[in-house]
Amino acid sequence: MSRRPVDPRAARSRGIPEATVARLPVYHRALLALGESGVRTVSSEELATAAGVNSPKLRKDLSHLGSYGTRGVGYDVDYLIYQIARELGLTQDWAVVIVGVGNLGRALANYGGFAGRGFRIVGLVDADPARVGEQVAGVPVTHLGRLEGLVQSTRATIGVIAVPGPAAQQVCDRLIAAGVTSILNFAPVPLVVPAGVDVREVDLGVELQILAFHEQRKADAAVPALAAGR
Amino acid sequence: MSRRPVDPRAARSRGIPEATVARLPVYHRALLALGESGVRTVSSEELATAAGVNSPKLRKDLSHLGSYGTRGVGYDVDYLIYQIARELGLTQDWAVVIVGVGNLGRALANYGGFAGRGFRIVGLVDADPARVGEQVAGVPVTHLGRLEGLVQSTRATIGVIAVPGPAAQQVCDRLIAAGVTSILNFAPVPLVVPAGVDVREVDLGVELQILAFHEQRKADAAVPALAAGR
DNA sequence: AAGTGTGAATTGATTCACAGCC
DNA sequence: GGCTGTGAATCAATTCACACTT
Repeated sequence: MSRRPVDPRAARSRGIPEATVARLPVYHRALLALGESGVRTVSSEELATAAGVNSPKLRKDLSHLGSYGTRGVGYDVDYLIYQIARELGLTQDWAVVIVGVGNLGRALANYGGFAGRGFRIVGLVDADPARVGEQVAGVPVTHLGRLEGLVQSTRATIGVIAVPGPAAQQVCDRLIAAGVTSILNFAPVPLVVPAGVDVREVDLGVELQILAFHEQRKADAAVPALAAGR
Repeated sequence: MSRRPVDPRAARSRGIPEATVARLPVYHRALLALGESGVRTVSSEELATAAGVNSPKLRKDLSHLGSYGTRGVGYDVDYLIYQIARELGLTQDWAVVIVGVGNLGRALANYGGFAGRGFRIVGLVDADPARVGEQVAGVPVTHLGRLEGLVQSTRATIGVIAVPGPAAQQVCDRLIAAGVTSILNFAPVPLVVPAGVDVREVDLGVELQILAFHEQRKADAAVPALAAGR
């Protein structure tokens, strides 16, 4: 994973720290909102506040893309939106297949942020024959048996897994075999994938458990005597 | 944020790094699965594989909880499940209110991992009067106007926000005013909260954009000549 | 005067490698 | 002999503070 040889030509984009990449989408969205309210220029302080980070971090992050600000003035909103979008690959069109048309799959299909931000849902897939033919957010549901054909004919490279845990690895394997190279996984199992395939796990249960940990610490702090006694 | 005075009695739990806390739920789930398949003892190597991490990291993580393994043998599955659950606060019962009963809210309400893992959904809230009275996963939908009363009467401390972006901050403020101290936010806006309140943002759009970034890098690597020319 | 861009310092996380125990 | 637990070393991310530009 870390032994990938670094192509010197790609040095700039290669050099963007992962933590920065994860924040660029947040900056992008904050800038879009600012732009819509008519703001033409922002300081790092203002943008940082809108994005929920501190300003040195924001400046350091943006410095990895290049020098797109003006000293004494700030950043041109539209120009920065474009530069971030280009860096993230949002200026091109990504074909996305969603597997699993339960409540979560429907929520994803209807999520406003996808269409119009470079992501096009080209297929919905479900194992239940009763759902096949149905349309969700204007996209017809295809049967799981036709998964490979759908991925290949649409040239989809991003797959979203919203199926029950036990089915997830198998769906993952089939998506990859058909040509998908990036996967967003909502099933509560860690997927095993070959090198070169990226996976991001989004796990609702994990998030709640992290909150519970902090919640417990607050409770302990509030009643130290009781906590010590337990 | 870092100037919180450290209570020496709480030193052990205080000392658990945030990155470790975020992985404990994953270990917990992997252990539950192993236990269900009849495994009584695991080595750090086996558990690490099941959880999708490497074994030194797993051992370091577990070492923050205490010495719960046996050298030369491994970890007792049931014992470790209990210790992690206790550390995460899963041995007690957390009352959760979900605000927003769209597809995402329904998906969350039906998510199997909540009930039976220490989380109890005590209320569903929606702004649409047509949804009020309806039951989702056995829980009745309450009108947004009764949010405060619901939180107070159920003593809920965890709130899940699954409403459209523009409504999120207001819902957040009301949850906190009513007594919620931990928030899981699915709306695509960074929430502003007072000190002492924990927020975790889960952002579907952000996750896809991170994948797009890596996808673009792969595409660049595959056709270096073209990429250089663009 | 205002505000970016960035080396240097710091803090945090991961990996290494091996001492210690069963 | 096998495997945990952990200091030491490495690597990554964050914060600081200020030189530099408009």
